[in-house]
Parts: sequence; C-alpha cells; structure tokens
Amino acid sequence: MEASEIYKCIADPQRLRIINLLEAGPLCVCHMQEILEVPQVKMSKQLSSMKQLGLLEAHREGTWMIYKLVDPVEGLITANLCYLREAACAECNQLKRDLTKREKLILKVTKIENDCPQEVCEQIACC
Amino acid sequence: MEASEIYKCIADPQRLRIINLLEAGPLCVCHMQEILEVPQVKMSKQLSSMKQLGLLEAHREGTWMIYKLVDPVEGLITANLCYLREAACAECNQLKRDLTKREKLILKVTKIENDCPQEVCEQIACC
DNA sequence: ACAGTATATACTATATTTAGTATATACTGT
DNA sequence: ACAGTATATACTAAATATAGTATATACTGT
Repeated sequence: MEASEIYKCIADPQRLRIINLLEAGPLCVCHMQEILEVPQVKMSKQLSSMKQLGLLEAHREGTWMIYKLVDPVEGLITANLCYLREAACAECNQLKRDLTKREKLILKVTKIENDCPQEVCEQIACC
Repeated sequence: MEASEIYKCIADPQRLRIINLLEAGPLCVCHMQEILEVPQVKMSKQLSSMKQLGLLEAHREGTWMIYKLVDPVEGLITANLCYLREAACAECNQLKRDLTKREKLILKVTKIENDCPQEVCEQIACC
C-alpha cells in the first residue's frame, strides 16, 4: 500500500473519523452512520473504498456488515492517529467526541437485547 | 492549518518530495526542478500552493526564489517525514535518493563560483 | 535600453473525486 | 412467499485537482 494512497484516504475528515472509530474496535455500518451522522450511501461508499484500498475488512453478521481495521493496522495510520490524539486541534476534538459517542452507543445497544442478540453481543465490539 | 489540508498536500508524491528536500534546508526553485526532474510550471505551481497553505515561505535572492519550510515546521509534517524515513518502502527510497541528489548538487554549485556568488553561498543552504 | 535567466500566472483541457437519487441485493422473521 | 431491515451499486451531476501552453513579471549584467 502506497503512503500517498493512505494520505489521500485520511485527507478526508470523514474517512479519518471512520478509521479513528474502528481503531477502538469493529463496528457495523448502521452504528457508524449514527455516530458520524452521515447518509447511508456516503457511509457505504466510503467504507467500500477503504476496504478496496486494503485498510479495512468486513464480515456479515445477519443483516449487519461489521467493519474493522485490517490486522496488523497499517503503521502509517497508527502513527497518525497517535499524533492527532495528542494534538490540540479542532479536528482532534472531533475524533475524541466520536469515541465518546461510540462508548455511549455501545452501552445503549448492549442493554436492549432485542436490538442486539446475545450471541452477536459476545462476538463483536459494536454491541 | 487543518490536518486534512496537510494530508491532501503530502498525498501528492511530488509535493512530499519537495517537503522532504526542504526539511534538509532551503533550496531555490531551479535546483528543486533539477533534483526532482519536473517542468518549471509544475514546480512553481506546487510551491505556490504549499506556500499559500502556510507550509512554505519564500524570499528572493537575485533572480532566484529561495523556498524553505516555515519555522517551526508543522508537527504533522515532521512526524510523517520521520516515520517515512524509517520505513522501508519504494516511496521512502525515493525520498532518500532525493536527499543524496541534493547533497551532490549543492557540492557542485558550491564549487562553481560563477554559478553561485560567494555572498549567496554563505547565506543560503542550496549552494 | 536590451538580452538573458529565473519564476509566476492566465487560460484551457482533462482527469479525478464527491454527492445524490434511485434501485438492487442479502438477510431475517413471519 | 412476503414484509422489513441493512447494505451495496449504478448512474448522473457537480465540484476539484492536475497538466500544458503561452505569456507575464522580476531581476541581472552589458
């Protein structure tokens, strides 16, 4: 994977936010949509481009698609997330807020068992 | 300066090479052109966009324009150059070759005093 | 004032990226 | 088989970025 491709990817704030979220653990599309407040098409297209690039992988869990960062995470990604989280800028605050929102959402969906069947809850990070 | 703007900038391999060169010291446009082997227009336009973005600054020295990274260098830039130079990838080798070429060029122009008057030689890094 | 060198800009053509609407696919529970 | 939910894709319009040619500007030395 070329460095320039990775930079192009994270040059889009929305895509950077996706990576930031996934670094904390796998998530399904609909939850990312909810956290980032973007329309479904946009979410889906961005995820698919990042998957194609080789940064993400996905598997199906019922009707959900669960996305996660490939393992091992691309070093350039890790280095930049690490840098940005330390920095004190508007963009970085956004990333932190997203992580908080993620925590809350996970707590919520974990409690409503109808929204998130037990066997799924135990397997994946997003519920 | 937004992180995404910086990523957009270094997402272009050519611009990354320029930054990599300037991190080693100021250079005039024609020398960068020679090292990177790009047409004058392209060089000039890229430099001007990076200057506008606030990454570079320039001053005139006779007919030459000497470009350098702003001081202090944007942290995100430093962090990424640092990372890339350690990495073992095609792009990174290119960056290293550019620095070698820069050394050679500087040695050369320093010796030919006609090409590079003494008072300029002492002031700027590129000759 | 003029020729030469270095650099920048205007203008245009072309390619790339992004966003939106509509539609398709994959799966679940009834 | 059918309705509902989640996700992906095709197609199109619009915005952005890039590259090339020609021309302009800034300076130097004669």
